[in-house]
Amino acid sequence: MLVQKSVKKNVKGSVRQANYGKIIKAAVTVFATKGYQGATVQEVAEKAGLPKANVLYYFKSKQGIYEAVLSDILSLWNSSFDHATAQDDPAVALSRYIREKLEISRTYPEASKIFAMEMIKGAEQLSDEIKAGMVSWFQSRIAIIQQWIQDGKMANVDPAMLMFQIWATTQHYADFSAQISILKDGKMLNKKGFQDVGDYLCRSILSSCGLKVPE
Amino acid sequence: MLVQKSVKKNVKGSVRQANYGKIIKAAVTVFATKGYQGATVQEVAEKAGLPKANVLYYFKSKQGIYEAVLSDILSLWNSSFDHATAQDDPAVALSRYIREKLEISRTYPEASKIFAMEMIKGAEQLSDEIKAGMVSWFQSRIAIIQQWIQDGKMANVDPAMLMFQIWATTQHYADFSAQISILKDGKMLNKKGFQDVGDYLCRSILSSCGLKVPE
DNA sequence: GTCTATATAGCGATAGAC
DNA sequence: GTCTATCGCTATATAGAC
Repeated sequence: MLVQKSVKKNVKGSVRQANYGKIIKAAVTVFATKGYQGATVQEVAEKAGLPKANVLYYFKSKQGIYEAVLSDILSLWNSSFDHATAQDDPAVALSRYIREKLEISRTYPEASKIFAMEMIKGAEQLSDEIKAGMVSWFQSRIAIIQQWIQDGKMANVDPAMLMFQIWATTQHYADFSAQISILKDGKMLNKKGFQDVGDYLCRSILSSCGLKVPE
Repeated sequence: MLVQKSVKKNVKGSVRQANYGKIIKAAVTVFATKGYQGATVQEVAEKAGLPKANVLYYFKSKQGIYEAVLSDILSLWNSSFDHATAQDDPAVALSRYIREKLEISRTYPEASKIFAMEMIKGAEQLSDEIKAGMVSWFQSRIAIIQQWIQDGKMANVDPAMLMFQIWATTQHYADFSAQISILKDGKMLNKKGFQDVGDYLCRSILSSCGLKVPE
């Protein structure tokens, strides 16, 4: 969990840090289950164990809390695929990425949900800085996949469609967990269930790239 | 667009029907872009071209409008897969279903978004009746896929994972259109773009089922 | 059936005592 | 730095004139 640094170097610095953390953690849960408009500062405060006014003392507005939550989430989403290169084996790099994305869906489903809702509503509260970061990351990953294709390491698939396919299928297990639970008679997917999904998705996605799942 | 029947058989029935339709249509747009809590009856009324009080005269509460929108959406989501049987060719049935789901994402992205948000937030506003309908539909489709597998018509893949994969990948193009637009430099996917996605997804999903895309 | 005017409640945000 | 009390606003919902 990313915790913003205190500007003042007083003895209460640790209190500030702890409160920041508590507020962010509470806010993630509330925003994920209620959405931005449905969330209330009061509920965040209760979950964090602080009076509402204190929450608005640390973050001066509800919008401020939300923005802090969004950047906190981003810090969780680093993956091995960030450092993939054209020299890597696409089968290894892609299957690792699929499994990592799925693991994030399992361990931080709320983060995935908040981002999903932000996108669904049109990403209007997403800062230009974050958007620019997404674009440059995406373009560099696309370039690597294109190089793999040129080098004959994998089949000629549209790299953007491949990325969207990976995101859609892995995030689905976080975002639509309620639907999965309904359809599976209330049973949530456990760790073993996610392992099976990972095996399935790797086989499926890699096979359409003309690749075999490593080992 | 499903339009609820007037209970009274008066001469104004057509006015009532027209207003119902206008309100639902407006509400779909507002709920999709703002979420349930973010939507206001005022905005729905403005989009529908009616005074706010009239909207609350037809539907007695905001919740009532929302429920009407949800059931209206469901009526849009009938597909050829509803009537697929164990006698059908899985390659034909699945590829048709994928293309239909994708076409719905293209033509009714707002409906997909409203449902996605409802699921993300935990489906707490979804009626038990709707949930039960989803479960029975799902189980019957799973049974058909299992029969196809038993009959050796397709590879042994988990039918539930296959369904989730189809939903995730097709709905992604509606729900995450803002993200796609950001990453593709503001360019929205046109009809041709969706055609390409359909080709890609059919190839990919069918190949992991050991099937070939028909003709 | 339709619309204006309003009751009521809950929100984000702040002022000011401690 | 912390908390109580409250302001000002906006939302849903309704009462009642037409």
